[in-house]
Formats: sequence, structure tokens, C-alpha cells
Amino acid sequence: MLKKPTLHSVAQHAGVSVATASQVLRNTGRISEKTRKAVLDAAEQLHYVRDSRAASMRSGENREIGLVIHEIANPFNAEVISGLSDFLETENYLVSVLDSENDSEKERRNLKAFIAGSRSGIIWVPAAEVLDETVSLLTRNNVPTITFLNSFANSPFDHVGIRNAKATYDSTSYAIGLGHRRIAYFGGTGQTYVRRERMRGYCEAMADHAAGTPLIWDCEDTKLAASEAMILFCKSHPEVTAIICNGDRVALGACLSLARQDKCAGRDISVIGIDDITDAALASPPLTTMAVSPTELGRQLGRVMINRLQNPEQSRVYLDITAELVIRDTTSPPSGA
Amino acid sequence: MLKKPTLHSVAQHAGVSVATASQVLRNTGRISEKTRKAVLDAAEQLHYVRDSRAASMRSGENREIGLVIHEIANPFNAEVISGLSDFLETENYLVSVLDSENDSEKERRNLKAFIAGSRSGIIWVPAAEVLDETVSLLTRNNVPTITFLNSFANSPFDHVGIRNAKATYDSTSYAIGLGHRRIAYFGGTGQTYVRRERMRGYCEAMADHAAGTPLIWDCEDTKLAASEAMILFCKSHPEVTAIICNGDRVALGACLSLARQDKCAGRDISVIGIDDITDAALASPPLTTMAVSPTELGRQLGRVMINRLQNPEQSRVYLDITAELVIRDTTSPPSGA
DNA sequence: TAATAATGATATAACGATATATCAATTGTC
DNA sequence: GACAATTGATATATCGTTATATCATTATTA
Repeated sequence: MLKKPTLHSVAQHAGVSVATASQVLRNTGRISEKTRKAVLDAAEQLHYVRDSRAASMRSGENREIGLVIHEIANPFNAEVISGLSDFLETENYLVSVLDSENDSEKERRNLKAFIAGSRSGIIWVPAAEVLDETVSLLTRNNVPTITFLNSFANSPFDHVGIRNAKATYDSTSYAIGLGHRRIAYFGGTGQTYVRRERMRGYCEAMADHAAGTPLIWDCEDTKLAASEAMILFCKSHPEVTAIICNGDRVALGACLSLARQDKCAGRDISVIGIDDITDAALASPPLTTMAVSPTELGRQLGRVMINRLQNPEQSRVYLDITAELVIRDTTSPPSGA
Repeated sequence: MLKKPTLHSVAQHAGVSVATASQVLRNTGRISEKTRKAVLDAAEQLHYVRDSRAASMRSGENREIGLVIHEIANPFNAEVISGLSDFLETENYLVSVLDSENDSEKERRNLKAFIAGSRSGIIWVPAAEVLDETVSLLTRNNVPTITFLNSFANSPFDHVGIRNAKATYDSTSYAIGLGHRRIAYFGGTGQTYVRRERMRGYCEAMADHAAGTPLIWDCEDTKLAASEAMILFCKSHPEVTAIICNGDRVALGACLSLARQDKCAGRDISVIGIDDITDAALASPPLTTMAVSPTELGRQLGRVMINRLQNPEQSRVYLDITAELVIRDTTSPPSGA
């Protein structure tokens, strides 16, 4: 079996020194056309691939961005990843992804792996609970870090996310405008940064329009869990005419559950989501939701990262993208109106 | 700003040599309890993280697996990734993911990046079209490689996938058993390895049971494309009573389209998918499909990889997982029966 | 033509870790 | 008490690159 070719073998094959071969492959310095061609030919023949570990170690440059995400399987996230890596590719950066599965320990291990690999920057969707040690790890090792979507108290990092409070404030206001008064917040569990903000927007809208006492109903953020929780919810709160959901997956689960109970989202109960995932438009009935383009988010994320890498001393960046109301078929005035 | 701590700084901080510090952190050799503690304390205080580039370069060991996938956004794939990385984590390997977006050029760049980073193994879902150069790149650089799901002619690599031909043979036979005679193959485009196998299984079942001439209808593998294509298909082929789909997403798109035409999957036309993605069970009506557990696939993939790394000289492994028929509500005897 | 400048290639030292050899200091044996 | 064996720590070479300095040539200029 052949061993992996190195710069040494390429140089030998071309009959030049290692230093020369290196210069050729980096397009730097003064090399004659003749030797240049010899080296390039040798590299091609041997299918030589530069060892990025050695190169980045010596040069100090890496051009690799690490992304630690809480749930790779979430289609919204997947689209963000796609937008992000497309953008960073134009800047000659590579994005590699690790999934923390919303587990703080796994998250710490993943971030550590990126630090170990000397990524030039890290993008991080913090899990619900963030360990102090995780933060020290990142700051002490001096890695440019951007939190994405979720954040935490006293975070020292740049941030890109969604204007969560405004999104739910707007969707709740829209429901109120339609005439709804019994409006609940449906989905999610615990006090993650994101959910807290979304609930805040909902509560503020309810208060500002004097639309009654807020009602919050927990459930796990999956379609299945939501469809089950919705059964119990309908029994417990038959008075509710509209729900503001913690996300599109939950919203779609709720709609599914309604359909199975021979009710109809948009006629019997109005449902509003957040995210505008692909399935939102394709569901039946199509889902009214607060849309934020995942591709656009990915691009912004990339832009903030490049900016940080180029201006290390710049003060903290905090960027929130505004979600837009997309009206489809799951909202209408309450039946009594 | 503090610089990233190195083994050197840890050693200095603990008042020992670099060699000693290295020994402590690797739990090797004979080090007194006293200096051991001193080094560990220093490492902890500085939040030292070993530079994996330097370590792997010198030791030759890497414990990182690269995964190049054709579509990270596909929920089925995401679940495989989850199963795979969970399994490999128990073996102390880290899985990093790159998305080729089904583009041969991007695929080649991604694989090259993994070779450049000296991953100890690569798992690769080949895009529809595979460049010769990509294959030479992998073989010449001597990386243990496993193709996943998709393959290509004369592949020299280990493979883990689905028994595609058997899956569609079984689902087609089931439809025939229900009494259907006008059965079409719906979805997918081009002649990818996977689709060719699936169409083969369908055609063979049709032939074996003398169930009429095969009919194949192309469309892109997304829910949206399928829902649109299905409209035209229904118009062009009103005689068809059952469709064997190229995957669950296409199947769900077809069902959606039927619903919008005031028809009903399972009553007017029987629909069978492949994959059993999460949404298959949650759709209305729930989808009959050929199930293969993504988590199990991920685990098998991990097992084959570990096996290959431990036995480099072993002959080629080719492993296909059998899909099981899951009967739900989108299949029934044809209305005339 | 001698001195200087430009060109093209190379030698060498690093990057941050690990493997190996080496070296003191301590312990054990007869 | 002399010598071997063990223990604990260190010096040094190395992995595959790149940055810098250096060194021959050849070309240019006065």
C-alpha cells in the first residue's frame, strides 16, 4: 500500500527542494515557469493534498469555522447551515458542524474539539443550560465566538439571532386585531433564553391591548409531542380561540391534532407559528407564521464572523433579525365574531 | 489579550519540563503523584486544551471521522448522523460533517478538506455523479473510506446502505397482492445508483407477478416538486391505482396533492414510500412505507468504520440493511375490487 | 570590467505536540 | 558498601508544513 504523499515526496518527484515545492504550491516568491510546472505536475500525479494541520500550525492561519448546533435534524437549522457555509465558502472558509443534541456536556466536548483543532472562529447555538466552564474555555483560549439564536446571561460573545420578543408581540397583536381575546402561548419547556423572550413578547402584547390574562401551556418542541399535548389542552381550555406557538413544528403538531379531533385550524382555533419552515407552506391548511429566512440568517452569521475575524478588537456585535408575519390559512376572526 | 495556552505554558506554570507535562496529560509513564497534581492543576487553571493538530501529527493517531453527506437538511440523514456520532463517541471518535449539496465539485472539495485534515476515516454519501478524480484522491491518499446509501460502478470502498431493490420489490408485491394492476413508480430523476436499484425492484416485481408494463414518472425529490408533479400525473394517468414512491418526501408530497384535488391517498390511490421519516407516521393520512431505522443505519455505519480501522487489510465490506413494510393508511385494495 | 541588483533556488528554524533515549537519584540485593 | 535495578524527570528528534535568511547565478549599470 502506498503511503500518503507529502510535500517531501512531491519535491523529490519534481527534483527540487521542499522549500521550492512549497513556494510553488502557495503561488509566492520567485519561481521559474519551468520548475513551477514540474512541481505542479508532480503534485497532480501524486494526487497530493496539503496537510492542513501542519500548514495551519506553522502559518497560524486556519480558515476553518466550527459550528456547534443544538439539533442538526431541525430542518430550519439545516437551511441555516447551508446558507452559512455557502457564504463562507466565497470567503474561502470551511464550515464543519458538530451536534450537541442540547446536552451541555456534549456541547462542552464539541467546543473543546474545535478549540483543539484551532478553528479560527466558532459559531455556537448554546444549549438550554450553559456551563460556566464552557464560557471560560472559550474566552481563555481566545477564540472568536458568535452565539446564534440562543444566548445566556452576561454573554461576552457576539450574537446573531431573531427578534423573538418582537415576533411574538406582532403575532399576538395580529390575533388580537382579528378579535381574539382568549389567546394562549403554546409549546416549549423551561426557561431558555429564546423561549423567555418569545413569551415576553406575547405577554406584553396581551397587556398592551388589555386582551386578558396570559396563559402558557408547556410541551416538548416536536410535532409528535405537540399533537399529543394539544388534545389535553383543548379539553382543559375550550375557551381559547387562538394559540401563539413556540415554533412551527409545534404549530404543525397542534394543527394535526385539531384535524384528528375533527376541528380545523383557522376555523375553530387560530394557530400562529414562528420560523416559516418549508413544511409550513405545504401543510394543510397552510400555516400562518412569523417568517425569518434561514438562508438570510446564515449569511448574516457569516458576515458577522468575517467581520469579527478582520477586526478582533471591535466591540461586541449584537444582531437580531426581524421576523415578518406571513398570513396563510390557520388564522381568522374567532367564530363568535 | 491572553494568548492561547500551550503545553509549554502549562509546564512552566507547574514548574516542570514540557516532556513531563505531556506525560501527565497522557497518563503514561512514571510520574510522581506530586508533580502529576501540579501539572493537572496548572492545566485546569489555564483552561488548557491540547492542540489536536500537533498531537495527531506527531502521534499519527487522529480519532476523527469525516462525513460528507449530500443533503444535511434531509431529516432522515440528520437522524443517521445522530446515530452515527453517538455510536462513534463511545469509541472515542469525533464525527464532523460537511454538506456536498449533491454537487460533485463541492463534494470533491469537502473530501479534500478531510484528507487535508488527516481524518482517520471518511464516510461518504456520493452525489449523483462521481468524478474519477475524487476516487483517485481517496485511494491515492490511502484514507479508509465507506460509501453510504449511494454508490457507483467499480467502487473500491466499503459500503453501507439499504437493500433498495428488495424494498421496492416488496412494496410493489404488496400493492399487487392488494389487487392493484396499474402501478407506477413515482419520483426521483436521473440514474443514480439508489434510484436505479429501486426502479429495478419495482420492475422485477411487476414482471414476476405479470402485473402489466412498468410506468415511471420523474420528479425532483422534494415535497413541493412532488405535489406539483402529482397534479399532472393524475391528469395523464387516471388509470393508475397505486404509486411506489422514490422516498417518503415524494410520497408525502403526492398525498398532499391528492388532498388538494379532493382525492384521498389510500382510498382513491394507494401510496407507498421508503424511509419512514418522522413525518410519515404523523401525516394525514399516515403513510404506508418501507421502514429502515436511521439510527440503526448510523450505528451499523459506525461499526463498519471501526472494523475497517482495526483491520486495514480486510477485504471489502458490503452491507445492506433490509427495509420492513409498515402498513398505515395510504394503502388499500383498488376501488373497483 | 568591477560593482550592484535582480532572479531563482535552497537551508534552516520554527509551529506544538509526542516518542525515544538519556540521565540523575533513589532503592534493593548480596 | 559496591553494583544493579528501579523510579522520576528531562533532552532531543520528529511529524509536515511555512517564514525567513541565505546563497549561487545571471543581468544591469556605471
